Amino acid sequence: MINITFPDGAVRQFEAGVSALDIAKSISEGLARKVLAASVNGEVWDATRPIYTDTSLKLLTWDDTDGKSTFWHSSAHLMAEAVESLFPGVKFWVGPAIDKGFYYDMDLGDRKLTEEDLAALEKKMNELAKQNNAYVRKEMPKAEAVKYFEEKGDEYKLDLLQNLQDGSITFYTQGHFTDLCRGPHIPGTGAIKAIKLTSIAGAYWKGDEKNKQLTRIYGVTFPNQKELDEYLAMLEEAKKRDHRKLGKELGIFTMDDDIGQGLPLWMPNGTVIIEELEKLAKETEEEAGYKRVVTPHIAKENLYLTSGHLPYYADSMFPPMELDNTKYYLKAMNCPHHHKIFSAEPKSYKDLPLRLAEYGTCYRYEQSGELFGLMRVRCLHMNDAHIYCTKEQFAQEFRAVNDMYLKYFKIFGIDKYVMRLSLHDPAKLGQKYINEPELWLQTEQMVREVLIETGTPFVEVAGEGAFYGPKIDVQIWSVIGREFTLATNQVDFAQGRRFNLEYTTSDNGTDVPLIIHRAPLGTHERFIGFLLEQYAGKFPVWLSPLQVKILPISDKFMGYAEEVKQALRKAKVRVDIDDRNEKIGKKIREAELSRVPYMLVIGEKEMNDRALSVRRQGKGDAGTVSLEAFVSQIKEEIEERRATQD
RNA sequence: GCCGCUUUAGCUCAGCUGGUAGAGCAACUGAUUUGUAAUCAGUAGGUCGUUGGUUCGAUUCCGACAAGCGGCUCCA
Repeated sequence: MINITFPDGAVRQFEAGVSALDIAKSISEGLARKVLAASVNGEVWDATRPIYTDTSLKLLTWDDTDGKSTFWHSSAHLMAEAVESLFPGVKFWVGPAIDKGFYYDMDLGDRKLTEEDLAALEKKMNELAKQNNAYVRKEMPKAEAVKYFEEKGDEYKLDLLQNLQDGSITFYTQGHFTDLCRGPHIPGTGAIKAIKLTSIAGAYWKGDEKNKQLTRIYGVTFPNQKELDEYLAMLEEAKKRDHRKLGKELGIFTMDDDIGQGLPLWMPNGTVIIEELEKLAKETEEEAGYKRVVTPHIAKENLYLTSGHLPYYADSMFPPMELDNTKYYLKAMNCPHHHKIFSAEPKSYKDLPLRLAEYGTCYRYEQSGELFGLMRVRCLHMNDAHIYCTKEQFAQEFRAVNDMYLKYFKIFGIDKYVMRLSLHDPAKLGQKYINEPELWLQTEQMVREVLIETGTPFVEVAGEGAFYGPKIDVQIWSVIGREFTLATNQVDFAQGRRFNLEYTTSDNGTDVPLIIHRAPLGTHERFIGFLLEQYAGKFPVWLSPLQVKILPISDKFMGYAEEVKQALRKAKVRVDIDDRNEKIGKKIREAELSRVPYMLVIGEKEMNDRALSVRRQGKGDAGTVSLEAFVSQIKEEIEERRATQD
């Protein structure tokens, strides 16, 4: 007999060789039907795998993350079985569960998959699922496994085997499909009740673009149809919040073939948002002791040779223009320009820290396939600044930058974020990273210490640093689940020396400043793209392109409406009148759809009382107030940059 | 850049197997003077992404290119 300890601390005895599924059955049939896998001493196992020793056990169901991913991994195998039955000769690479669903990479030879193939595969998967075939685990010596795949001529699985230890080779079979797999899997295919194959994509073998491109099929499955329907409905909802769709609907930005790929045109409404953001940044930076500068959009080749950017990033810069035997590049970053401002005048330690800020326009030749709405563009406006400081000042400056990030996050209601400390990869020193092994370690440690000291939550990622130093990327998630780097904060120990930046120390020596590159609001493009999705186009009043729309009941009240407009305009409120000859219902509908935060309905009563009937976007009629009260109230809301619509 | 898909009026979308296109909304004109999410009527609007080819004839079939979308790779 063995002792099984349950999550609630209860201990029960079972025969050695009992499986988690047997245990579930001993509790209730209903539970047994729901069990997908089991956590056995913290390791996820097949629910059907026999247990021979005392263990702590947690039964995993659809409600557990590990239960879900086991379910999806098994779904990937089910899909592979369907693919193999429809397209014999296919060779498989790997098929993991992902955040939402699963995929499987495969080599289909010359065959191209179409949407119809996906439908056929779904059908086949449903058939196979109904057979409720068990997922059967089998251990095998490595030599035998190698032989099996050699006979099959499967170079992909042989490649996988190379990295596996003998004795750890396991296979799983369900129905007519057998796959090299470490598992675990759900008990049987019958649990998979709702299947949706979502897309076909190319994916480089081992993620390396020099390798062959395999076919990847993405899918998602659920234990019942209802959850699939809900998931699909959620995707539809997310589409409505997509910044590309909202950006068009709300007149924020547009793209045009004649301008070029990845080069957004900011329309009047978008420009209002840009200017409000810049105003915020300028105020914030001024308070924090930054000085503003302005630099040209182009510079000579030599500047980027000095900075060290060219050898690393020439491919991502627009090709140079040649004039008078000199090459000029469009700037892809502002730092070298700022360094030149630093060195234009001699500096002493008394000048430090020097903080130079600019909303700099940069151009990056991103590969065409990478472009994505406003999130990835070729012309961008960076909330950039460079802080030149001594080593002693570093921690404090770095902390101040951190605080600025947090201040902004609060204003915009960003509560889900992760600071990602990106380090260098020692193997790539001299290629991807400046060859200064000592300085790398030293600087990384400095940054790490500040993060720990300030209690900032962070994760470390190797091999993601900038070429001149470690960086902190702020990862955020838009409400529709898209993850990206919003802002970046980098330490640079290399460029100071490359540009011969110096300052006179208090003992009349010279030293090279450390440089902090920071961009808490990222770029206008990405930030506004994010905000569009975050707010679903319903911007807080201070950011809203149009803040108030006056809706007269009929043109009899135009005189008073005009008076209201002038009063608001005088208070610096962005206001407009819907003077069309339309019924009030239609004016309200269209104002609501345009996401204007305040609608003021004006008719006979309001005119006589010098009042306004206020309607809040998305919230309906908010009652009647006097003109004076409304003006002072909205003015306050704007000045405070109030985050939420109350 | 690579793989796959898509491209018809300002927007959203119809258009069977080739015979040069249609709806709703928007726009414009007129009537209506309206009380909290669409008043009615009329008018105008498209070299069917661009460009080659097949054909008596191409929005429709084939190719190239461009842009967009979903991924991969990349992201200072």
